[in-house]
Amino acid sequence: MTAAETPDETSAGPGGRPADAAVETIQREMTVFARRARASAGRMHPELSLVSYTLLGHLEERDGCRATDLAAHYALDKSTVSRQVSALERAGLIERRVDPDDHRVQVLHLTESGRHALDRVTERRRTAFRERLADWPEEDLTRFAAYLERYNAWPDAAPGGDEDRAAAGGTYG
Amino acid sequence: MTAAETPDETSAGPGGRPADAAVETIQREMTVFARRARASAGRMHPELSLVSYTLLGHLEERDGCRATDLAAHYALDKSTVSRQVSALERAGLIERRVDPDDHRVQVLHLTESGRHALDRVTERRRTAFRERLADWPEEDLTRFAAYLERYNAWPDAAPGGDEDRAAAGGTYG
DNA sequence: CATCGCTGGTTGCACAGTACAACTCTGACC
DNA sequence: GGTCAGAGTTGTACTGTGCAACCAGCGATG
Repeated sequence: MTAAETPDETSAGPGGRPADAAVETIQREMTVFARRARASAGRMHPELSLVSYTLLGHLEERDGCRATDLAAHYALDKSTVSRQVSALERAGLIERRVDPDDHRVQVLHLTESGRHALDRVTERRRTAFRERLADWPEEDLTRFAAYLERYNAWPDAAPGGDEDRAAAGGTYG
Repeated sequence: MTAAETPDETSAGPGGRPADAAVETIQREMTVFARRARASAGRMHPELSLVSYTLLGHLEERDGCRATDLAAHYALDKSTVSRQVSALERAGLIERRVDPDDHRVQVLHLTESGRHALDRVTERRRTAFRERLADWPEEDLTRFAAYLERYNAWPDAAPGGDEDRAAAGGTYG
C-alpha cells in the first residue's frame, strides 16, 4: 500500500480520521526540519555547532550538571559527550570541577567566555527565528511553542528516560 | 504544559512580550528535536538513515527528479547528494536514467525495492509517531501540523528557495 | 582491609554525513 | 570552433556519533 497513498489514511490503521493525516504531516515536517537544522545552524553561527550550542544552552539553565546528565538528556553516548565537553573546555567555554563529594563526577559550568559566546549565538538565532516567525499571530506562537514542548516531552530518547522526561517535560521554562 | 510559562525566564530580548518567549521556546524545542532526530531514526530504522529516508520520500512524491533538485531542496552540497544517490542506487533502492533531452542530467526514480523499503520504514515511523501523539486531541494535531508546515515553508535552506517553498508549503498535505 | 560490582568518564576505532574544491562531461550561445 | 554555464563525480578533510574496551572512584560484602 504503497506509500504513494501514504497520506491517505487507508493503511493508516485505526480509522481514517483527519488526525492521521495530521500525524503524517507532523512526521514529515519534523523530518524536514531535522534534516535542515544542522546546516542552518552552520550557516547562522559557524563558530558554534548545533551540538555545542545545545550543550551550552543546557549548561546555562542547569549550571553545574554532569556529563552523564547531558548524555541522558540528549540521548548521546557518553563518549560523544566526553569529546564535546573536552572541545568546549579547550575552547574555554566551559570548565569542569571535580565534585568534592564524589571524585568520579565532574561538574560542568559555563565560563564567562562561554556565556558570552552563547549569548551572541542565541541573539543571532533569536533574530533569525523572530524574523521567520514575524508575521505569526501571538496566539499561534504560544500554541506552537506549547505543542513543541509537549512533543519533546516524550521520553523518546533516554532508554531509562527519567532524566529526559523530567527535563523535557518540565524544565525549559 | 506551559510553554506559556517558559517565557518569563529568559531575557527574551527587546520587549518582553509573550510572543518573544514563545519564539524562544520554539527555537529551543526545535533544536532539541533536531538533535535527537537522527539518533531516533537510527534506532527506529537502522536500515535506512534519516537522510536516505528523506531522499526516498522526496523521490516518491516527485518521482523523476534530479540530483540537483534534491540538493537545492535540502540545502545539501551536490557532492553529498551524489554520494547519497550512489549509495541508494548501490542498495538497489533507486535507479537513475539519463535524460534523453539533456545528457547531463540523470533522472532519479524509486525502484520497486526502494518503494517497499520506504513503505516499511514509513510504516514504522508512522506507528511511532502515532503512539507518541496518541493522546493529543485531534484539533491540536491538525493545528500542530499546520504550524509545522508553515514554519518549514520559510525559504530557509535554498538560497534561491523556490523549490523549497513550493514543496514545503503545498505538498505534504 | 581486599575484593567485587557499579557508575562516571576517557580513549581507540570505525563510520556516516557533510562541505569545498577541482575536475569531467554536456549543452548553449557567440 | 571557443567559451561559458550547469549537472555530477571524485579527492580530501572534518564533525558527530556509537561501540567497546578501558581506567578510576565509590559502596557493599566477605
